Amino acid sequence: MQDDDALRETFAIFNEIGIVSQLSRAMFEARLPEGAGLPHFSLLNHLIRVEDGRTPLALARAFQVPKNTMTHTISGAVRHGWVELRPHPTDGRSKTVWLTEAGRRFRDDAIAALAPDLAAVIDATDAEGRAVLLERLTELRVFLDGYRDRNGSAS
Amino acid sequence: MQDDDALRETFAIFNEIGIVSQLSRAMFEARLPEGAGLPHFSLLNHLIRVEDGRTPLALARAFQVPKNTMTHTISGAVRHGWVELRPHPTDGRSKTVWLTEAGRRFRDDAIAALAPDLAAVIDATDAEGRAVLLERLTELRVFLDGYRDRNGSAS
DNA sequence: CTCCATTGGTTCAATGTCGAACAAGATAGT
DNA sequence: ACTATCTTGTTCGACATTGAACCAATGGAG
Repeated sequence: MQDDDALRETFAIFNEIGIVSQLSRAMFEARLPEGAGLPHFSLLNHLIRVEDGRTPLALARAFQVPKNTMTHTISGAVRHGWVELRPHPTDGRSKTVWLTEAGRRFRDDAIAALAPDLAAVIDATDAEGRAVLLERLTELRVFLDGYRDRNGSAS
Repeated sequence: MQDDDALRETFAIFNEIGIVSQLSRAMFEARLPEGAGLPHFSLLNHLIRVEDGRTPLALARAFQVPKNTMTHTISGAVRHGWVELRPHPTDGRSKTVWLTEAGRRFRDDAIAALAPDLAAVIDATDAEGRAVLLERLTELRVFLDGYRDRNGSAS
């Protein structure tokens, strides 16, 4: 009985997460220029925050996404001129991903375009609520990530 | 400065939500039989929990999804024999969605197949954390839903 | 009754995501 | 050096999701 309630509650959590994921993605993409998706923005943002010159596989791992998905995202970013690929200096199989000037500009513009929506979310929530939400979400993400490896395949 | 931190934190929240959505979806779909996706399960589950005989549009609204997406999900469920469509009694444009016996069986089996994974999540978290997580997520979902209507289109 | 805007649903094209299979370079064991 | 295996990345096919355009039935204005 109590067990059943916990199952229902947990399922409801994943349900809400799915819906929020959908809605927030739509909200962000509505602010990005034509042809730009959230994956592209996330990629550029990561390359600025962390470092240039990563390999596609390292990026795929950072985003918890299969490597073919990263291939697809990068090829789109290349097509738009936001990043460029250069051969890996020591490993002939691999490549490295580098930001272009246009990529930096796109990312800065996108940050500015997204800020009002984020500010609206901040207005509508309280600081402590956000902190605990992020904490619980991270806990859940870490668990699921390990759980997947425990029961299944690698990236 | 503090504003900037809040922006970063909020963005991180949406980031984690996206990843958890991905991971949980993959976890669930790995337990469902070949050809069955999470949308189909959610649909059948909703039809059992709430009521049979809903129209596709009502279902689309319930899932916060455009109506063509619901068309696609329903047609898949029909193809697998889990639901059937009947004409709407009073509105010639509309249809109604009804569970079949196979649909009920599929849903019951899926619940049983998913329970161990949910139980693992329950084991790895504490009850109070789950409650507050669900609460904050719901708050966020409600806000985003209203925010979308305020700035944009209907379903 | 006749128009015509509205509503419910489908179709089409575009994009994102992912598993499986593949090609090519790197690496370890012999 | 040679071969078997592993790693990196791409290609291909499948499905989910969505906006836009479209069709058919409804229902109100005149």
